[in-house]
Amino acid sequence: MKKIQIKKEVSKNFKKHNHKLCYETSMKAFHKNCLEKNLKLTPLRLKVFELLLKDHRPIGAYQILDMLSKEGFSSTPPIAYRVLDFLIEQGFAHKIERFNAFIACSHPGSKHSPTFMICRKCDKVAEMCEKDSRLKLDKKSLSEFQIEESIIEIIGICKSCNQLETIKC
Amino acid sequence: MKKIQIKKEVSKNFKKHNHKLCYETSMKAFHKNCLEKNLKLTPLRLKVFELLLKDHRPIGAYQILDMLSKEGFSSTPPIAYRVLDFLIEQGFAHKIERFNAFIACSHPGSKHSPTFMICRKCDKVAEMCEKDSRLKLDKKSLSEFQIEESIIEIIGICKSCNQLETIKC
DNA sequence: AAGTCAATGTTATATTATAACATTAATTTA
DNA sequence: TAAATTAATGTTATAATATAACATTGACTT
Ligand SMILES: [Zn+2]
Ligand SMILES: [Zn+2]
Ligand SMILES: [Zn+2]
Ligand SMILES: [Zn+2]
Repeated sequence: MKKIQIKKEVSKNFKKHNHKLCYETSMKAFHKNCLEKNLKLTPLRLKVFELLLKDHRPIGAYQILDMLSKEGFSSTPPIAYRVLDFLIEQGFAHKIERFNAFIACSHPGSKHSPTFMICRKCDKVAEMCEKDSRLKLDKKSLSEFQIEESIIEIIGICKSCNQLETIKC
Repeated sequence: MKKIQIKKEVSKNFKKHNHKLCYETSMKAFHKNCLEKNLKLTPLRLKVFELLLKDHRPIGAYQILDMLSKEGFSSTPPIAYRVLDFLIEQGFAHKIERFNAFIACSHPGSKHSPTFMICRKCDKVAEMCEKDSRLKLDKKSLSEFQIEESIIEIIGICKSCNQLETIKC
């Protein structure tokens, strides 16, 4: 089996890229992880994950419900929230608090607290791993607070949108 | 006029401290800033700020509405949200995205994006200034994304709650 | 085949937030 | 000062997000 090599650059999410490959890689990882952890990969779960993978933009629970309904799935709120809970719990998706919306994880397989870059022009989101984003607290704070989880969402403008703006002017 | 000296330690929010002084200092800063910036400090705005200052715990818009109603203010949702918008816009309050709740700012006077430590036991929140909390992004990311604002919320357990837990065991 | 449990389905309702327009109070201008 | 303007508050209605509680289904065990 040929090993697929993808460039692990976070900012690719904002640019034109081979999203089909991007999608397939994530989907494969999802299948693999479910298999390994003996998690049931039901049609509903698969469909929701598929929706989350569409285009690096977070989507709301009610958007998901709309799309589920169009595809013939049941679509009352708990349907979406339960699957989202499952995906988040298992490290396959994240909630973007800023937008009350959800996105597929870029490093699936275990619970973690990544940093998100959110472009306010194109609404795309990139997930950074620990290596690329570190929160440095002073010693005193560290000693006084036991960190369990962190929400880090950076809002700004991605390079693609920035360049478009520059060209326009 | 005697200058009041307060210890600028963020973690004080989690501990027993002279909250009366804490409260009065914030309230004074609020008055001073409104005066300087020529902002109208109306009874409603004052009351909401007062509520936000109560105990270092974020409160929801509908909690605020309840309290306003008890004090004889009008209390339909826009009343709360408008005042909160004003306070946030002017740098006197922040929204804690994790809880959809609001808290008085610890360094009032200008818009900023602080880091919050949120204790999941006692629900108290401490706001850290830039000096005590820095987000370090790698060069590549910095060059590809123009940061405008950040949401940083750390969830964990404060020292006070942690000690209580240890004693119990 | 009966029992168990996880997943999904369903109904109802809670919580958070905004849109749109009306009234009042403060400030500015004539 | 009276009229005009604007900022703040009041009001009604509704949108958007999320959960509680219970029913049904289907897979897996025993
Ligand atoms: Zn992609
Ligand atoms: Zn962009
Ligand atoms: Zn205090
Ligand atoms: Zn605590």
